[in-house]
Amino acid sequence: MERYINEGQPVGSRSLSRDAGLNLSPATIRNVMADLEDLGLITSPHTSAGRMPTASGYRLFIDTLLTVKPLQQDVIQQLRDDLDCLGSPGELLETASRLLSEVTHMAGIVTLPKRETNVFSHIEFLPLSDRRLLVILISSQQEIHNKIIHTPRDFTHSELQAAANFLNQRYAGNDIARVREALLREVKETRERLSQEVIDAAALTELALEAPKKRRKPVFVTGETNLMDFSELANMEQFRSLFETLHQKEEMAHLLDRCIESPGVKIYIGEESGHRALGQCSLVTSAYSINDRVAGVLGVIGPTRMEYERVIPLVDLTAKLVGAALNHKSLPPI
Amino acid sequence: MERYINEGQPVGSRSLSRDAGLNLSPATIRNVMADLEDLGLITSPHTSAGRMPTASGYRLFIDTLLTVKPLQQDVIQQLRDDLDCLGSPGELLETASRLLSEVTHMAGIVTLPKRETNVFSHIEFLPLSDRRLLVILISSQQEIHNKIIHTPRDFTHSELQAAANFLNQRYAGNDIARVREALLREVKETRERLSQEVIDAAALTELALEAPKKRRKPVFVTGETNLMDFSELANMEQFRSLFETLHQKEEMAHLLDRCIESPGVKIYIGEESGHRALGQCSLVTSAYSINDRVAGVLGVIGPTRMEYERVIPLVDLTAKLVGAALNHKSLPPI
DNA sequence: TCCGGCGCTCTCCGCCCTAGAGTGCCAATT
DNA sequence: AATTGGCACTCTAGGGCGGAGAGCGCCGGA
Repeated sequence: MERYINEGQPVGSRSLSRDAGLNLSPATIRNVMADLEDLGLITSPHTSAGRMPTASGYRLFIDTLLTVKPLQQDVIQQLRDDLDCLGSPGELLETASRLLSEVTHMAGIVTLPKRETNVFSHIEFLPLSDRRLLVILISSQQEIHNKIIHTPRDFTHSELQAAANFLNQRYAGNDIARVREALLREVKETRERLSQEVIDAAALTELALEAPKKRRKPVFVTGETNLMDFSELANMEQFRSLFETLHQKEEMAHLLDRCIESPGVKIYIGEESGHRALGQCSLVTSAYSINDRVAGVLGVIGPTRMEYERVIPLVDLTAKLVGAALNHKSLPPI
Repeated sequence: MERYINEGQPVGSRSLSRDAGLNLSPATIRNVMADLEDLGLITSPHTSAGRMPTASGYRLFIDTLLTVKPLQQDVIQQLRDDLDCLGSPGELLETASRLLSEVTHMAGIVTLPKRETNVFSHIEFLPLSDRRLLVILISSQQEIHNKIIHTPRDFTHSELQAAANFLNQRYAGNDIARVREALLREVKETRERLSQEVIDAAALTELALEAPKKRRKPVFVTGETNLMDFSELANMEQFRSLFETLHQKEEMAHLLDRCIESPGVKIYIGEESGHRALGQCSLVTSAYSINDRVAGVLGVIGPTRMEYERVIPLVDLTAKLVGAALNHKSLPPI
């Protein structure tokens, strides 16, 4: 395994006997290799070539034989520095992806924090002109959404102020989706008794809270070009489909969502990911958590033949640092 | 030229005589080709191959022989629909880039509007916690900037309100850079006579206006993978350097800035762009204008051998539509 | 359980050869 | 003067061939 991961060429009995320091003759190694082949752990591309690991070979290797190497101090420091304190979660995660790809010389991939648990924290309305309105919505995840909405009529500055105050006082701290529901229900039930203010606020908020789901880009991929360095991926056709797969954000989001159940590092080898184009690739991921709840996933995509013992701790640490950075700055209510 | 652009193979006298409908024998064509080669307009990759255009050949062709084809109605409609009314200029331009790449099956590239002419329109401060402050800055270009700044001390809600009011009343409509300068000057000159409010507002604004320049990503590139379809670019090494060049945003920004002087379509052929990696590529660009002032550039990157007669009108129209969309929605003061 | 040896099988690489397309030049024709 | 046909030459792409190198399976022996 180690040899193949380093060289990328099928490994033969003779050269292994010579270089691996096992003090075994080629013949012995051949016998063992034949057994391993029967077990489906290794395979040879053609009759008289050396052996290379199969997917299950990798699986066994990673699950039972691998001992991870501790990260180098300077890498740890770089991660800490760069992931310390950045503006939005989006920027933070983009940085994380970039770091992953730079350190591993492979591709980094991240999903943004899940929106489900998004808590309404503060809203602000600014009138523009022509029945248009700038809505600024702050969620507890440090996220700031700007949105321009078209309103059925013009509102005065003070009307908007009043609506914002109403919403902020009444609903801060609740889940955004719930706020919407509650507002709808309340208006429906007690329409006649409500002041125009409340009804207007409801209409506005309805518009304001509606869209942010579909706007978000769920996935960042970085450093795809690094993958061109790997000889086993180096033909155009394969590469093209790989790139296209990587850029199908929704597909990738699905794939990564499958890693989200529990924290800790997960590894998909080759077609375990369910994508043809990733047949020669592995995906090393880890979920990151905010407030002890799994929020998103980040990881590395590279050739199956990658240095897992280095990549695994790196992904692990990055996920932890991202989690910490996001945790630390969840916003107290305004 | 037409033949080479279609086929991508050097064109020989014999096949040209056969297929081009010129009623000339190969020998005649050879003679003419020899002349053209002496003029430096065509060249052959090796002794007994056909001829292909040089950069100056393309230049001459584009400048004097080319007749553009009108765009197909459905393309025009698609552009109009998709570029009609989108949120921020950033989104609009990203869409433009995507459209360019989809329609041409090449790569689209855009720069965001220049920030220089950015007019201060409205500012708002929201206190977060821990001496942190959310600044919402609206410029006349419909752009909304969010920024979190760390302040030297905590401010109360009403202090912030006062500061914002001061700034909005006093400086709305001025260039952002000028606002900064004016504020600095004023505070310096008349420090003792100013209320604490003004000084605080100055400090805040100083912080608030400082960063947005460097945060922006100056360039979007879309559809790079489309370029993999072109056989003349289809080797890994070349491709890699092409991709890397395309992703060096600053480099690309520089390159595109050179097209910004005047509106209208500009074309860079091969190494005219000054980039080795773009030797096999052409860049078709057009500047777009907001309020009759050139604001940014958009265009298409593809193989030198591209269908200029289709690409040119497409880039032209896209630039005009983007300009119109941005123009239309410059914000009146709040 | 390990090893040495033997015959066999692949791939890779360099070499040669041929077919095909194109060239340059020259003399002949219109 | 423009055009053409003819001829010898050149270069590439692609197929076939053969040797070198690496590896394999199997078998008999320690």
